[in-house]
Amino acid sequence: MLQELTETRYGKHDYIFREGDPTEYFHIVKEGTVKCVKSTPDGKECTLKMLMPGDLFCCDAAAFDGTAHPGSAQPMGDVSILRMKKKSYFEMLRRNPDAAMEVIKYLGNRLNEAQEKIKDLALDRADRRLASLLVDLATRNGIKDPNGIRLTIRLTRQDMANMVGITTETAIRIMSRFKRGQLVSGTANRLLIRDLPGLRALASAT
Amino acid sequence: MLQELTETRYGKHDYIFREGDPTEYFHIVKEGTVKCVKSTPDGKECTLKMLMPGDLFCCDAAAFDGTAHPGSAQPMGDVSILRMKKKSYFEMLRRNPDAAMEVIKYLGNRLNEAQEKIKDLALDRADRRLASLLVDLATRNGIKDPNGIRLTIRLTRQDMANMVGITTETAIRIMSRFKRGQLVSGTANRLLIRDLPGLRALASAT
DNA sequence: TCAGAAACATGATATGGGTCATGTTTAGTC
DNA sequence: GACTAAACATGACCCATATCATGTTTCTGA
Repeated sequence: MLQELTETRYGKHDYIFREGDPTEYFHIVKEGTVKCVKSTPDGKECTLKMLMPGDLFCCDAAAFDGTAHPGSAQPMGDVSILRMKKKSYFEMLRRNPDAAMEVIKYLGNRLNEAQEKIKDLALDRADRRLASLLVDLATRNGIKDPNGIRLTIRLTRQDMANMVGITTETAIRIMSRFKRGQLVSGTANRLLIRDLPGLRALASAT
Repeated sequence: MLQELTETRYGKHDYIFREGDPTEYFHIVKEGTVKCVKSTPDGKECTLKMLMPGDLFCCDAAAFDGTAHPGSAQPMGDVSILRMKKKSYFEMLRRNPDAAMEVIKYLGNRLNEAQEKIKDLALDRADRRLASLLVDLATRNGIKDPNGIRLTIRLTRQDMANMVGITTETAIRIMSRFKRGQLVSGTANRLLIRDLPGLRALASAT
């Protein structure tokens, strides 16, 4: 079974697959960060999810009927991806109920996350959404640093904008505000969360 | 196995479960329409999904670890719901790989839908989102009528607003515009889609 | 290391949609 | 059939965010 997994490496400017491509493989992130992106014909993009090592992206159910990928997957830097032919994956799941249960749990969690995001987009203001993104990243991919928490992934204001459904300019403006308020500092390569509680408060203010 | 399914009926003003309730059961819609709702402390609501007969709402992965329901489920009218203790459901899936595969597919589709909605909320304008909601409902729950397509579920402007992430007033205004443009007519109890292609065009204009 | 490209920054202006207010119509219900 | 509440309607006003424009700083790669 395991020999049916092949490993592939991708660099920053590659696509792992593009929106519209046929779905032949089932994927797992082995190393690095991958973003799931959807875009409109006129070039606007929205980032659905950052996938970290261990994440599956059978992501899209598309993998399970004949349909095309509903979004594209691109590396945020150098990444290593494991993949398996859809068919083998199917068989593996059918033979292995525990694995199937794991996938069900995983998909359920992903669905939950997505629904939470829907709620935020529908009901929350931009600065709250951004604050809550930063809190999230800090707690999940942050490392302690003398002045706060350093984010381990490189994240430009544009990336943030795409993740919370605002324009790059707005993201920059809000980040400038956060910076003035001593909540954060630095830019993409060295983004520092200086006041996590402060951000958290902002994220969940009534 | 089937004897572990119990049927319950609910009326318009009941809750099947509320946000925060413990997740003891796995549910299926047998008859009627159920809406999945999330809300903010200050009373704003957003409708994640209309569940129709056959839909599962194990909806939330929550059902699978000990967590509480991340949203509430309320009937849109009289409904009949089948439910099963989580534990039995688990066992059933573990014993029945085909059922597990079905659930995986179902969850995958739900995730896809959710992600599509995220994209729309992030990148689309209110009138397009509303138009596309109407197209969707018309094609899925519409019946032919001399002057167009009649929607089978009762849907107020407020319901629509909650479904596409706008306020009731805005929904009313946009619907008035659609009405003036001969795209739709009628209100909640007798909502008529008069020009499906027109709406469709509006929904996917560049 | 130096040039070109990203990324960040900020102002001016426009606008979609929210908010509040008030009124009319429609639909349940006793 | 009348009464009450829900649903629909519309105006006035405001504000958050988009858009466009221009400039500076910081990377990055040949």
